[in-house]
Amino acid sequence: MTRQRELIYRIVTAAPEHRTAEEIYDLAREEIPSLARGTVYRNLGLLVQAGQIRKLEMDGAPARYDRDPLTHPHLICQRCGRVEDLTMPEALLAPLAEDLGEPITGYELKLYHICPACRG
Amino acid sequence: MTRQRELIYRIVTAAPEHRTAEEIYDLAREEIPSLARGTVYRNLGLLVQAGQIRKLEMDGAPARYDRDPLTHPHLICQRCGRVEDLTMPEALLAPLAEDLGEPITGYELKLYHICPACRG
DNA sequence: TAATCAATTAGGAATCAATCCTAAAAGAGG
DNA sequence: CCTCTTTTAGGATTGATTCCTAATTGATTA
Repeated sequence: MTRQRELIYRIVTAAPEHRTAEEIYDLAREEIPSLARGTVYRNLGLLVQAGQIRKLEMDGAPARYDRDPLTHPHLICQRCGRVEDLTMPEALLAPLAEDLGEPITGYELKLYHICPACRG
Repeated sequence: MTRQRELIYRIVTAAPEHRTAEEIYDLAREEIPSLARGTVYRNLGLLVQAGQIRKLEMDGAPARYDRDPLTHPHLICQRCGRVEDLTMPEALLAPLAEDLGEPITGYELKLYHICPACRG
């Protein structure tokens, strides 16, 4: 485990923020100024593959990273892009999956709103 | 309404397929060979804005376009990317939105599976 | 039908997040 | 400290999408 990967992991998991790779890159360079962008992307990918964090694709905006690797819905501000985690009663989704008669390998539920800060 | 936009609209709405801009571009050029890629993107954007079709962002793959502009969940094959429309009992989602005490402006639910064709 | 003005097009350049490449540097294990 | 493997920095590249511009088309009114 290199210094770089540890730092990147720490930044993603330290706060509930769902940061973009660029934001993580900026924060990480405060500690390792020589850090390369490619290193951030590669390590984020590895951490996702290892199931330690989660990648959230963002509809026409850079992806964000979630410290919680478990599947759960997100509440997303349409204006500023801020993401909040939601806890989903699994029971809610189960009936839908059953109706399909198809094995579901995963899901992604995004709810959109305008966050209090953006409502002004 | 130009020939180009009409053609693009026709291609998206004629079939239940959820095609990418590139696929639409290829199909459209069978009828208007001089059609430019930029024209496809611009018109798709305008049709989305007009609420006539819907854009589906695809997690690390080119976006796809849905002839049904109304919000509904999608069933997506993880291997080949094929998309199927689902009909969502609105009742299922309502309780979630209520719990938030926040006005929800929209949602996006994607269910993932391996489609029969890819299962082989 | 012609004149006019706005909207749209083709074509290509530019953007931007993300990936890939390579030689150099750092971890891990003995 | 030696060797071998992994990882890094830095920059080039990719690929979907957007943007730019001059030329064309469409719609409207005369």
